[in-house]
Amino acid sequence: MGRPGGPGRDHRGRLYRRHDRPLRARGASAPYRSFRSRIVFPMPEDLFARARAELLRAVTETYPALPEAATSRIEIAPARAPEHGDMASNAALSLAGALGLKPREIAGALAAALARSSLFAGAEPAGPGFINLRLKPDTLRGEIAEILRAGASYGKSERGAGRRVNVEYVSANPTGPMHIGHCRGAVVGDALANLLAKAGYEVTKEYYINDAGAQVEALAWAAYWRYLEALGQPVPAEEFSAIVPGGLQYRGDYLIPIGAALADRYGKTLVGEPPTPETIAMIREFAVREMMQAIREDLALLGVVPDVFTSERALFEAGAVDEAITDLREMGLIYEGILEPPKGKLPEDWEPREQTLFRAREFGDETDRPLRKADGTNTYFANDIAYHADKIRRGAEILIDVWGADHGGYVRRMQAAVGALSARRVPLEVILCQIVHVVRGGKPVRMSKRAGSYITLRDLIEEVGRYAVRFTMLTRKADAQMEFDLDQAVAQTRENPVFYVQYAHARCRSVLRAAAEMLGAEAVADGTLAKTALDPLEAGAELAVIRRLVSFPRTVEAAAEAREPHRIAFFLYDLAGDFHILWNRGREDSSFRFLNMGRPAETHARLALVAATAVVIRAGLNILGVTPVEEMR
RNA sequence: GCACCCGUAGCUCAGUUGGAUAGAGCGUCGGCCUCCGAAGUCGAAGGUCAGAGGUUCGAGUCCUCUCGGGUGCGCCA
Repeated sequence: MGRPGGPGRDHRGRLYRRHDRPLRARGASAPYRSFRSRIVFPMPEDLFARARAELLRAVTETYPALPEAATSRIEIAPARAPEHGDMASNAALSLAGALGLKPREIAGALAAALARSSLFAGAEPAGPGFINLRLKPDTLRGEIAEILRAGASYGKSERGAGRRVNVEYVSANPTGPMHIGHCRGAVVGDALANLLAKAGYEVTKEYYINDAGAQVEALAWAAYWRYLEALGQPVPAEEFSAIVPGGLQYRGDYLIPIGAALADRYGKTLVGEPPTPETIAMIREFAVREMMQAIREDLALLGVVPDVFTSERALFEAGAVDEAITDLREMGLIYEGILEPPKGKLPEDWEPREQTLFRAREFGDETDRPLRKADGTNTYFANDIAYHADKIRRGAEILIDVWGADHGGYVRRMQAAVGALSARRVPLEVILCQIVHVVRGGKPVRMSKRAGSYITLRDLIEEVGRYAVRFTMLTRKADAQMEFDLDQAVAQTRENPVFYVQYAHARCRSVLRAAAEMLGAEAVADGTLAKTALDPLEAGAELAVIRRLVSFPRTVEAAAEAREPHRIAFFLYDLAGDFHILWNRGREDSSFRFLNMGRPAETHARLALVAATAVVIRAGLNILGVTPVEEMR
């Protein structure tokens, strides 16, 4: 426990470190002021982008009069089946309408035009009008050198063009330890932020501290209750509950140390019957600081380190809520009125009431939304409007919020508010994370050692490890419910994707270690292998790995655009599978082994492939926030 | 009652954002270790993509409706 701090300031000087800056200066946008933000690094173009450019050249040569819009739907993608070559394009199918020709005919003409290509060894019309493309072997193999030269930056894209994205995630209430429900959002948000950064966006990772509502008052009372207990004057929970506005809530053991710390520091000076509002306010600040510290530590265990923490209370006290509402009022979007009652069965105590309302309907919501409660204080929505206004003011061009699925009903109104605040210029995208059911041996797990009713994040990490938690949480789409199987997360078999991917990386490193023993470290360095001749690589299993490797950059771009980090996890699982197949080929037939001292040229080429595989696995795991292992033992 | 999310093999889930013959793992059955890590790998069986319409060259994917599961629905956050 730290030293006592003044109001609004963390006792370690970190909690509210940055919230005030954006409020003060309009153009400062501190979190975004990065010298790198608009610099475009020269980067070798992705193989698929080069292939598409080549294809478009053939299209414009063959059909010079085509309007630009007609070519925009032309795509080039990895072939689905080996007999389709390396890549396939829908060019002829998508141009058929504009040209008024049969797809097969167009495909034939384009295939003929591509015969002179420097990239392709073959182009054939197929099926209803696809063009199947076979790369020159050197084109494909040459990418291994690109991967080895690029190293960790392989797959980096300029798709985001430095656009400023604010990703807000976790934002767990500072009223208790992080539990399993927060975990998925934390992992998904963090991986998404990494993914967007990889795709060329300028990303801020943000945490919103809900330290202003009734729940932190309840926290203060609960801490006071534990304080009395620590003083040796315990009050039975039911008895104490009677004097607490709204009743005693947070009864978990985690507040015991906070009560003890208060007793330690203040002796009996805080005791009152009842305690004064000032005392409760002071305890509230103390408890929130401690809870946030605990949350930061839990997040750190998970490897999550937000760039910015913004305090709801600090925003409110700085007048941001009034300011935002005034802005909306000036736009004519605020009025006093009475809402239609909800359809169907009414809440028992429903009665018509005049309220301060925001015209959310003008921005796509189904009804207008209240900003003030009956007692005149702000609704949570009003505070959230101010918070999102703050993010916009700080320079965010895209807002992404990662929420739990129970907030699904809140999406429309928040999008409406952001639309209003930004004159429809800033999109708010909301990723809803569905619930996670933890199971062990096929049976649901509920109890926690610490919190009484939840599985805490700490419990989960202690049981299966940070990396298994992160990777496993990313093996499902965020918007689908998932089961988290504790047995599977630690299993050392293929059914555990984390293990399977790590094992592939460890095997790569194992081969490279063995090679270093025989050939010297210099010979197996990435830089050396990048220069080696690659033409001995021609086996199907080898080419399959290379095809997978070269699809990494486009996978990164597609995943980033779809805001779906789980695609990276699946990519890695597939890549690991391709590599394990190749490995096993060497077990069945020793001529496929990576190391064969009698054939140095072959060995060097294969080592380059192994090294490139390790590079891409590392780059992918890096996005997911998982550290690759050198060996499994 | 309304809104949002989901429905794919016995189970848990992918499906490259509308492309060709819908794929993995687990489970079941049967193969592969003198050799870089068998913690791996190969094969078999398993499907009316909940159902019905629609959009178009083409639908698991988009639209409408129905059924089923989940989450919400002024004065909680």
